[in-house]
Amino acid sequence: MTVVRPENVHQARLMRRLRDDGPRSRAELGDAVALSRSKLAAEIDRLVDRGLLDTDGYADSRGGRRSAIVRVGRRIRFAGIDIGATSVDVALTDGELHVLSHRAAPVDVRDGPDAVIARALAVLGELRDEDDAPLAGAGVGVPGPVSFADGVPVSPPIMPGWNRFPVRDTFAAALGCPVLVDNDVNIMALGEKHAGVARSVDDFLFVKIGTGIGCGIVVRGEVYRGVNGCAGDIGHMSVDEHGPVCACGNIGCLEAFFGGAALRTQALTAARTGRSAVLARRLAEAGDLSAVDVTHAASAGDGVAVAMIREGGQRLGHALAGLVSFVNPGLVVIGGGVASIGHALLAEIRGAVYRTSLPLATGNLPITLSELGGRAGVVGAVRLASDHLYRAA
Amino acid sequence: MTVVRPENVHQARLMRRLRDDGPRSRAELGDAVALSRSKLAAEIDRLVDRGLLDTDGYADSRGGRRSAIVRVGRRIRFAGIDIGATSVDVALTDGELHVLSHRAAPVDVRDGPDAVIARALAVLGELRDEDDAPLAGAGVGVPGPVSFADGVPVSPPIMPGWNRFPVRDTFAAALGCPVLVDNDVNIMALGEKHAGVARSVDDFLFVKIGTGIGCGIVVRGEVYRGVNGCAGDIGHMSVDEHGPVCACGNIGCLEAFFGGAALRTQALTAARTGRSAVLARRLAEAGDLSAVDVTHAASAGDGVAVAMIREGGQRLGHALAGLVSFVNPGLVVIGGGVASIGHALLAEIRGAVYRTSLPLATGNLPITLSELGGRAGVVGAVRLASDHLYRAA
DNA sequence: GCAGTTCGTCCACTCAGCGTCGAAAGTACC
DNA sequence: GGTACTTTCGACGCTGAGTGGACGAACTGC
Repeated sequence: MTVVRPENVHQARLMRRLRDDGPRSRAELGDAVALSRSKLAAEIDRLVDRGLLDTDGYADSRGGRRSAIVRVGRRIRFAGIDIGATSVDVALTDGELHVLSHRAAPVDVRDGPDAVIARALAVLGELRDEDDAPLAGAGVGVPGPVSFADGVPVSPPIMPGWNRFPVRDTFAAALGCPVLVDNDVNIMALGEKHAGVARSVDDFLFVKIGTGIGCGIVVRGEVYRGVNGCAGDIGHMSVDEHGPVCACGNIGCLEAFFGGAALRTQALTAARTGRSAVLARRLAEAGDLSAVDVTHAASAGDGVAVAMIREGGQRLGHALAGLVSFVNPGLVVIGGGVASIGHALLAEIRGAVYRTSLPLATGNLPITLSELGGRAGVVGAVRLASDHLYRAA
Repeated sequence: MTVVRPENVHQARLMRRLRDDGPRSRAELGDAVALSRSKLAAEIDRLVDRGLLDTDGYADSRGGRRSAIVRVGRRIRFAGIDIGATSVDVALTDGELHVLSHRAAPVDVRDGPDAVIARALAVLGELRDEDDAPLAGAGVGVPGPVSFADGVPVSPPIMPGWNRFPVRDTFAAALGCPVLVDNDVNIMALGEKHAGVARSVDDFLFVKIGTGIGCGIVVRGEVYRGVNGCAGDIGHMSVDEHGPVCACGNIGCLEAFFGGAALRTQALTAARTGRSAVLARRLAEAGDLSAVDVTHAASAGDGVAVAMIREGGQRLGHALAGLVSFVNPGLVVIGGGVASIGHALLAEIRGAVYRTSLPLATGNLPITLSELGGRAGVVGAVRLASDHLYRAA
């Protein structure tokens, strides 16, 4: 596994700039970075020699001789793997992180790491069959706390058998390239930072509402992971001390009110007690209910479903209001599966946050839906991998 | 105002190292930093020439020729000014941030910036009368949100007349040196990071319980201020949606339950209704009550006072539990005036946090009292100033 | 076709930083 | 007290990275 990396910080900066801005002429690059022409030329030559950059024709003249265009190496590939509770998303991108192919496959994390990783590798193998370029790096997201330095999950509540399983090393051995492993919420946040709504924001919160509820924290442009890698775990914040008992043993956890699992439970109750005719019908048809059914029922005007989303949005908004006062972020992004409920949910969250948070903190605070949706995870994963590669060795 | 600063990053590193570690021999410095002897000697010489370093005799021999000791310039002075709601603390330190003199004076921030700043400058003037060295920098803490870049308070709730008042520029003009202004909680956190319990911790929370309640957030060794400078404002997080109405208009704010103002109100009620004989007696003597009286009453075994502290500690602990899960810090420090209640309060907070937070986040999480106590603010302020000075120009 | 502009390479020059050498200043042992 | 060894530190020559100017190549506009 010989990895070709930039040799110094200048080369690394050039790589990152070309990744984020796309192909540029040497002259434009020279305008943007503070390097003498000779030095810039020397570094670019070295990067081209090592296969990290390619030339790509000539730019339009700016009044004189045309300048040669350089771009990130054409044969650089990154893999993004987003392991969720019930599915795995795999994407293959070029060196500029454009998604070349993307495929999702159903899995159950409870089947254990061997089965899930084998499945992910198989899907990635299918994508790579159409492409002979070698992998330069891969990013992996898993639905639980991760020790980022070790590349292993630590005490993940919904992933039996994964505790301290060498996820990074297993992928690295199979792929023959550097692999980075992070929490799925963190990589989604990174995805939105790279190519979504948070592109130009350095401090923001990404709230994922899926089976559970989590929060990615981006501070000074970088994901903050906490000392044990479990920062952002807001699913078990207590939002009502008189609330229901949560699976974690505490009382009134956010996840006991909202999130995929809670919505499903509430929907089943509403269907069985007959309070919601729409949900009861759906249950009879499908034999089970999920958060998506609640979404559909709400769209269809079912009062019970609408109330569930309202109540959940308010609870979440209430918790978020405290966090907004605490973090004073420049943006809050709502993503994850349940976020597809969309604007009805957003309205509730906004209402609660704007009403309750400190005016100074909310004065200029956008609260928006994820722009990348289901792609946020894999995009963040490849960004993680490329940040690692495009760094001085 | 010609400021002498390190010329490059190497000089800046040497200054910070000598500030934090105290005087060192050139040889020891050479072992610690990765510079060739010639370069190290050249940089040290230049720093001595510019008055930033002084020589200070010779170290004990390590087997051969004795090495010359260098230390931070003897004539470097920093001023730390911690403006509180009811008093101002001023300290004068040397270049290693050792407190040379420290004085507190009663003020009322509501008297407005002109009066308070004049008072602070007068006290600092007294301290400087005994010392003819020029000021190299000053740090100022104010009890409210601050735009750090501008050096002005922004919408401070308890400081009428201070909004966007040019605090930094006023001090800088009067003192003739660079001045940095920050929130008082942030500088206390910085103080604990520099010379208190958080010395070796990079990610921690500092909770100040004074008239109000605030939290300093230190991330990757640096104070995090948020996009508007109001990060850490936890006083108005809602901890009980059925609680009392707070002065801010919301319901069940933390400050409505705990903190100096809330304790005073509760103590007055307890005294007047006769529920607490101890507090009633104290009220009759002094004509008023404060949080300190509650502390004394609790120490004297007054049941009502003990219950107040218990309840408050539990409320605060409950809120902190959520933040601990969210931030996953390496340490939580409790400071500020009410913290003098000490271990009784600490026990309640610990109980709530350890019971409610995520086990992974609390597994190795110390929760301790501030080590510097009343000095945390001024120490943090001078640290802020010195971080600014000991940086490459 | 020519003047003017822009781009890229070549090259001489500068200078920061490194390693070596030797003197200075110690210690340890006889 | 003398000798051998160790450590520190300034001086000095060397190296190599980087700079900036010069020049040729490539292009536009008149």
